[in-house]
Amino acid sequence: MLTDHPSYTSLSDAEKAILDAALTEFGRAGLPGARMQDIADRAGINKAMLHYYFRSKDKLYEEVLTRVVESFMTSIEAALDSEDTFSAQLRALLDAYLRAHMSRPEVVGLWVNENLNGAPVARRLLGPERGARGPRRLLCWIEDAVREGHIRPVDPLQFMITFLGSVVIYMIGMPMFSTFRPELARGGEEEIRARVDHLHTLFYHGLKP
Amino acid sequence: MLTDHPSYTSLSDAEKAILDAALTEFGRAGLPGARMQDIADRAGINKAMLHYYFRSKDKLYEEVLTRVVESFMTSIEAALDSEDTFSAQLRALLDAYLRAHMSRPEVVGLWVNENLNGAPVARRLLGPERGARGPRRLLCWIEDAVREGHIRPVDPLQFMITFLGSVVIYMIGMPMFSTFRPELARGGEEEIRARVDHLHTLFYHGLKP
DNA sequence: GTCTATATCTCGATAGAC
DNA sequence: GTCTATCGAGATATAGAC
Repeated sequence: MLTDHPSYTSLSDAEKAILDAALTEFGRAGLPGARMQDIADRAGINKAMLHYYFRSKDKLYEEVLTRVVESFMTSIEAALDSEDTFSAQLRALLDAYLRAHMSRPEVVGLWVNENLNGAPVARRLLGPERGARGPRRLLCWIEDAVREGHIRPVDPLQFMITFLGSVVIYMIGMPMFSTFRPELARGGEEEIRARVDHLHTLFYHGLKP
Repeated sequence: MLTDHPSYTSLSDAEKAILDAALTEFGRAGLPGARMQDIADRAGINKAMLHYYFRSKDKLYEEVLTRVVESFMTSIEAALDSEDTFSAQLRALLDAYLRAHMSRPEVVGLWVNENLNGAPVARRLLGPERGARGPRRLLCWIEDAVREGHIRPVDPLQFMITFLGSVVIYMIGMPMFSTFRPELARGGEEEIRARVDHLHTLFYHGLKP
């Protein structure tokens, strides 16, 4: 997740540990709720070192978010490039996206909290200036599929929103969904496959020409 | 939203104003991020009055959440009871659910933040003891539609999750989605209808027998 | 680079006058 | 019921020794 960033290997061990711990804590509690002491404890270092390496809480937050956004965009591109039919690409996207989130549920929390605050940082990172690589790539993918007749005419943005929501909700709402079926929270191979299959079938038939 | 609760009319004006302001602030920032001072300012009363009426921040939070959960369950039942074909009920649910959230986006924030913290309060409110009226009613509705052959065999819980996510994401991600199409954030009649139509068509074809 | 000690600030909560 | 003033906990951030 964080390791995807180009500069990751050039970081010191302390910096890596801090970024990792910060992702966990910011994802859990958001920017205001997270505590520097908790991040330091989780990273196994002294609280003062956080400020030594990353000046302030805000700077640290921005650094974490930047890397997560970068990773998100890379994984979308990888999934799309790995297959060549619409159906297979759809499955690859669902699978990659869901697995990434299951292995690091805090990423969803980070994204959600950022949006609830109006997404000031994410908007800057994904803004038109920077091209919004990942999302735009998704939109083009849907547009192309419509143009080439692989799926029925559909508003690409509407479907992209639905697609993202159907995966993201699985992580967000888990504490409540698992009251209906506790196995879901395990997040094992069986559960992931069931979720991917369900979404793939639903969307595939829902988009058929 | 808050007015649905049976006891609402028996509250004083101050209490109503506090609950309303608290919903906004808790939805924006979550339980830890919200500030009692901000809630007081928004309600137009003194900070000390918050504690006079609702003892503590936690108590106030629980009171707000209780009312929102209650309202959610009532609106689901109303939508299902208002129509009698699966297709019409699906549309009524999408419409009611989306409109409720558009008029009060903070409700989504409240629910999301609660879940990111493991949903301790919501789990108690929706737990098996209390019957989880709303969600269970949704699950039964899908089960029945399968049994009666109106839709293909589908895991009711999986579809319920997808359904909720496809609506909720629209509010959560709006700060980012509106960078691609600013009109979306207006939330006018046109945008709501477009979203409902998109989801209705997608799910209707995705679930056809 | 690392850690202790501490300054500074903000927030939830309460006391007590009216 | 309402408001001012304030306490005390806990947070970010920094100073300064090593």
